[in-house]
Amino acid sequence: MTIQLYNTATRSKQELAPITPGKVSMYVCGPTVYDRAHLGNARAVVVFDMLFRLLRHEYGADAVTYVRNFTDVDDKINARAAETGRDISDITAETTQWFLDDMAAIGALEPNEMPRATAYVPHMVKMIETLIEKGHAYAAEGHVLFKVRSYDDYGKLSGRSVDDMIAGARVEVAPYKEDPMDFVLWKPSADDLPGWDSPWGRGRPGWHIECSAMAYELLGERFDIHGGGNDLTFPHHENEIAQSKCAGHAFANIWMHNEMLQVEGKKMSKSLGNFFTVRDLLDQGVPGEIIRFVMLSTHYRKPMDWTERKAAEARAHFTRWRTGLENRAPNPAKVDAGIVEALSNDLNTPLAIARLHALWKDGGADALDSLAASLSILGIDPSFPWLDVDNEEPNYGYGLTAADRQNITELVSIWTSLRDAKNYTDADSIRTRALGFGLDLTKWKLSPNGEDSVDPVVFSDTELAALLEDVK
RNA sequence: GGCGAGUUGGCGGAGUGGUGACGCAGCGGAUUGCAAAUCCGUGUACACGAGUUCGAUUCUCGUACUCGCCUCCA
Repeated sequence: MTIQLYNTATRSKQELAPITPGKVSMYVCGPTVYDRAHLGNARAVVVFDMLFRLLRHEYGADAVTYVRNFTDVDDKINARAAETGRDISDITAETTQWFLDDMAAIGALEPNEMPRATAYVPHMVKMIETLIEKGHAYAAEGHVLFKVRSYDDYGKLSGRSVDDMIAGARVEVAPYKEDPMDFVLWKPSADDLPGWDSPWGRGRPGWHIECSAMAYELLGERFDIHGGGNDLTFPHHENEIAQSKCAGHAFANIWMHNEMLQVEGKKMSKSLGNFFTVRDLLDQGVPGEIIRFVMLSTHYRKPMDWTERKAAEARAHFTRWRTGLENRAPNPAKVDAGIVEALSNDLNTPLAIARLHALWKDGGADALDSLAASLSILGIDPSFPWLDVDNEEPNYGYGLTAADRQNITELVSIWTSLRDAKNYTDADSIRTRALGFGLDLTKWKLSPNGEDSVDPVVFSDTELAALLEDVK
């Protein structure tokens, strides 16, 4: 199966033809570690995790090298340290672990290499020296700047011309810059901030050079795929290309970018109050697998909207599928060919999900085995171990407390066993009484987390507790 | 202003130059103490205008609208 991937650099799909036959190398820009990963970070991680899994499936688990960095030196980190009074290394260590935990929760495999920028400063310095030697960079007032005009293809990836960008006039004009578009490779550091000795004095690297240097050290001067969110296309990736090419590297063959995430139709932002992290959702009782499945339900090159409704739909699918998938260990050999084909066509995950539904509808033993295996390659455990646990958690959006939820669950359970025992008289009297204070047990049983499961009508907690007491 | 992406049925969301993917919801039916679940059936959707074509939702051009980036946010 050949894999087709959309290459931002050529604005077209192309066949993945590994540089080293049978082996694939990919680099994806990782997080700056100063806070919890938000849902947008998660999307990029899920997208490239999906690619990683597909490549491992096609080429073999040992044939794929996936590098994703941690940026652990950055002004935002410094700022966070200053406002909290905490040590920078504490912040970065803690945040790094958070990231790994949260990404594991949404089913992301760990990359083969996860370099931290601070461990590669000497390599960055070396690369900067090379750029100066070749006339693509210059030192000025403790800074080193990349000479954008020295690279003819600057702007090619993002489709911009240097002149247009200057016309935008949003570039920082600093006295030490020869040209307003030049960007920083190295900048001086105050004594109380992280810094490294260099030929240009004590300082720290610019953001862009980190990725160029780490990709080179870990993957060599040429590799197959470079990924990231499309907000990184400019300037970050443009600058990476300029640095690496000018240092004499061929760099990445294919550039992949995922589109941005929105929440309930709007850009996720703190000011709109719809900004939340992966951990927020997990804490609200949304399992990582549901987050992942919702992410996969939109193609990675389209804007994706996170909504509670989608999460509820995903949960309903899992709940249904689980009934047919118990005791079916995923066997990689049984992954549905249609799903591999869909994924191989530029990661068409929505089409792959459609195939999951088709397998479920088929319902035969082979189809169900295939469903289990196919869910597994999508990064979802087909035994859904979290579904039961999660039903104990408060649902989101309907204002039920954990205590209410537990009481209702208990009451429903009693009511159900009466019905099972054909004791309809008592069962109906419980139902009627519950209805009397605003609680419809039949609706509750419908789907505890579904949008229509419980009327948003307020019911009486005290009467619920009293009823429960009476029937016990 | 520059660059880019997008506009598909009530909602979500694929795809294709010529028989209405798929999911959710809805509707009809089967089944079932009632209900749910399950199963079967059910829908003349492709922003607008022109062009190319025997034929366009699918290609080309234009218009409108939406969104993103151009601020070291994935």
